[in-house]
Amino acid sequence: MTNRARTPRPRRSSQTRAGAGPPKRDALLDAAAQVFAERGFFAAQVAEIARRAGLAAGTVYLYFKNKDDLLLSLFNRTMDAAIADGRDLLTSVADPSARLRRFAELHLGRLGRDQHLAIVFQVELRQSTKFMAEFSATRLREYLGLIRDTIALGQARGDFRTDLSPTLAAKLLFGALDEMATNWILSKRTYALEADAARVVDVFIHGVQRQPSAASGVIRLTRP
Amino acid sequence: MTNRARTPRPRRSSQTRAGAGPPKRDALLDAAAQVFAERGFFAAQVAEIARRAGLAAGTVYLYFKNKDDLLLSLFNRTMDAAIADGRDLLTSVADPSARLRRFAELHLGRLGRDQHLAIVFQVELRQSTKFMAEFSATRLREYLGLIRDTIALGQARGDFRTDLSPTLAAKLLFGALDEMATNWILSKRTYALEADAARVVDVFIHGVQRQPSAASGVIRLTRP
Amino acid sequence: MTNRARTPRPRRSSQTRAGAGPPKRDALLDAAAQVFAERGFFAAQVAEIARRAGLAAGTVYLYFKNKDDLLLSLFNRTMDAAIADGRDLLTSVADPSARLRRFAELHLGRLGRDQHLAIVFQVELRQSTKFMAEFSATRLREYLGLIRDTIALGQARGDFRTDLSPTLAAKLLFGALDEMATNWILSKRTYALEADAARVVDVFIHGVQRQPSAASGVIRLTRP
Amino acid sequence: MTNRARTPRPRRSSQTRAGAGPPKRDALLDAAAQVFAERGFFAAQVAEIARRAGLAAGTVYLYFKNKDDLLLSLFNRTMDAAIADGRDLLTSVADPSARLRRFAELHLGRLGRDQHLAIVFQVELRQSTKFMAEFSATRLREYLGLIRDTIALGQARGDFRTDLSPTLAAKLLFGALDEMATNWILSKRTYALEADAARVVDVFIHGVQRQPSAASGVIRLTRP
DNA sequence: AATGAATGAGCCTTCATTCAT
DNA sequence: TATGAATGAAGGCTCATTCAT
Repeated sequence: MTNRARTPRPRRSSQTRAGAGPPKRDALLDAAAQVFAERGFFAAQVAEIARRAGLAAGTVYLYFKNKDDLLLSLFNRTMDAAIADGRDLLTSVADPSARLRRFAELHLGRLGRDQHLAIVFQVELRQSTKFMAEFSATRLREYLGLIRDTIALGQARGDFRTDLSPTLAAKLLFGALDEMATNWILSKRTYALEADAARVVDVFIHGVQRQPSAASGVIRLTRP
Repeated sequence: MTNRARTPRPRRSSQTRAGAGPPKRDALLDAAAQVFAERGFFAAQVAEIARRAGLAAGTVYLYFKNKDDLLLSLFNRTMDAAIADGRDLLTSVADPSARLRRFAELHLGRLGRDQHLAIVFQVELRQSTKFMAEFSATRLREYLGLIRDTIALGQARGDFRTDLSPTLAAKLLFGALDEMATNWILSKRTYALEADAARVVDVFIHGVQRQPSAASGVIRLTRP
Repeated sequence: MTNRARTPRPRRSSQTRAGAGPPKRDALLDAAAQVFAERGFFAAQVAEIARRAGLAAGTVYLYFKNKDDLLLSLFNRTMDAAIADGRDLLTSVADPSARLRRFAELHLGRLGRDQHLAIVFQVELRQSTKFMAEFSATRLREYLGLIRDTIALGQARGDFRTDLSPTLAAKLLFGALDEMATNWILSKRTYALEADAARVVDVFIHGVQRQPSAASGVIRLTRP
Repeated sequence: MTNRARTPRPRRSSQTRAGAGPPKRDALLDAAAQVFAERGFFAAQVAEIARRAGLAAGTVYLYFKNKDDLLLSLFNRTMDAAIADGRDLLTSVADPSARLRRFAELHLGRLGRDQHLAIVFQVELRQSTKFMAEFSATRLREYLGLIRDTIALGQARGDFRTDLSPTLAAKLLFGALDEMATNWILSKRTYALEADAARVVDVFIHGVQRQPSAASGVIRLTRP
């Protein structure tokens, strides 16, 4: 699915940041993240990206259809990894609340660790409705789906209120995390973004929790 | 603060959409919203905006410093109105929860009513860190301040948990509402955006509410 | 019909070379003829054409759609004049043979007088089947039509053989003249091109003449 | 003269279209004719030509100096064959008129049989003065020389008028045939090109014939 | 205040050609 | 011989902005 021009798709072993494709392709994506973050997508020059990757300008077009495709592919490479990480939680963390907390930590941790990537995701990727529609239609939907399913699981288990659409709740959580990331970038990144995860999820869990009264406590005790 | 070149600032009576300044200036801003929404900020041509306002290209520069200023001024005109509306709530709605609910309704209602404006706010305004830094530094900070103060009031009154930073809680609510707006745009606006307000605020209020004591539990029990 | 972008079509008074349109448009076409002839269409740079016309590069695009349109418009401007000249002959020269002779003189005279134009017409205009199809479909067909009609007139008057299609004969004459022009260019223009006109038409007339025997001579005598 | 890089010139046995050189070289020329005709010389990609010949892009440069050389070599290969065919007529057809007729048939027959070749010769080869000068200086001069000599022979034998330069007459005939070929291409090749040969030569012979004496008149009368 | 013709900086992309294998 | 990944030069075109009227 990751858009790739002319180069045969390599067998993908793990979804770590720079190990997902041919080395030159990955080097170009890394360089693109840097330059997009520093100059902005429009001001970024393809030739500059190539130079930072140690390649000639024309080489970019052996791996990517055009400049847009560079941004799109950066999104895809990152989302592939994020979704893979998210899927891992499905099996490794059974409790819905704990899973959401971990999900949020991974989300903000990923962005907080790579400031270039964070800028690209929080700013540059929102260039146009065209881009956004493309993004949200595929990978982002899948990513949100992981949150939604966890919420639905919490509802099924009786942990979460059932008078809420899991889709709406998922968007709500995502939107809150997204805002934390954007604010962090605009604050010049003077604090640890990942720490926001716990705070946000805490409010969210409270908000979606089933009657946290004594009565509800009893109910939960009956269901480990 | 609204950036205006050469034109004297009119005494602002009401903050309705097109009645805030000289008629040609407002016509240009209205046209800009349309064209930015339809084509995107970069693809939008200044000459096209002028044409839709029934003016010549050069005339734009009698009212605005440059193309950026057009977007910036559109933001400011809208935020002036939004902040004024928000301030009204400070006196008209005393209960923090009710005020937040009303705030959210106004927020999503405003965007849901004007799709061009919604696209400009949810997409075009996020083009660059430059824009975003400029926005969040002024009007947006003020706007978030209204939410933050209401939350702080709720904490002071004992309605809301005090183990949360009001600033963080305000961003969380704003982020959640923002995501609703963005999703609505990408969904091609097939449903009423404003209806999301109640749902989001409901979760939020639950989330920030003071530890459900027995009393509150009782109250809630009486209200299924 | 002459393709013109954005600029209102001026009332056309005469069809002389550089007086057919707005002065800047004509200056650009004159400059284009020079540069196309000197460098060839592909190697010619739009900026160089603009510079020679004393204008900025962008100005070209106020008068022409693109680089192709520059070549196309040069063709059209010249053909407009050539066709107008040809039409004048319809009334000013009654005798078919004499008219063909005059037509050929005008044709080669026009090219022989303007070497840049000659190169553009004999070489640059033959760039591609796309161009050629476009040319021959419109103005060139009209131009050939003038020759064809004169030949048909000669046939009707009994001067020319009637066992020949006037269309084929017209193409034959045009092809012969065309070859003279091309050869002249490749010879570095060391002789007077116009002088070839009489020689070519002489052979052509002999070739299409009705029985040039005594008998046919009698016939012609009966028709002044 | 055929420009060949690194490949030893093979002893040329016959001049048929694809049997003149090393098989891969010929395959590349055949592919070049196709691609040049379909896309035009400039739009044609060397890699596409190689692909159609079943070879890699780099291999083209083992057989040809550059892209120009591909076009030039195509011209030379074809002209070698055409000149060889023309030379055969010198011995096989003694009568100048008959020889010219046969020459024209071969000329148009060759183009009429291979539409790709026709487009290359009538359109792509006329791209630039550089190409044209190169062509007309060598093979084309030789080809025209065959016509010119035949006309001179006719003059010497008393068949043709002697008040005409054989060179001019040769160009005239060539130009007329050339125009037939070009028209045929632009007409989308809906009729048999070769049939034009007889018609054109008929007019030409009439045109260059010695003053129709009584005798020739008689001869003609006997041959309607 | 308004016009709109003119300006000119700026860059993505193509593709012929090379060369290490 | 043959390959094909890599190179890198080169320019058409757009459009925000200016300014003479």
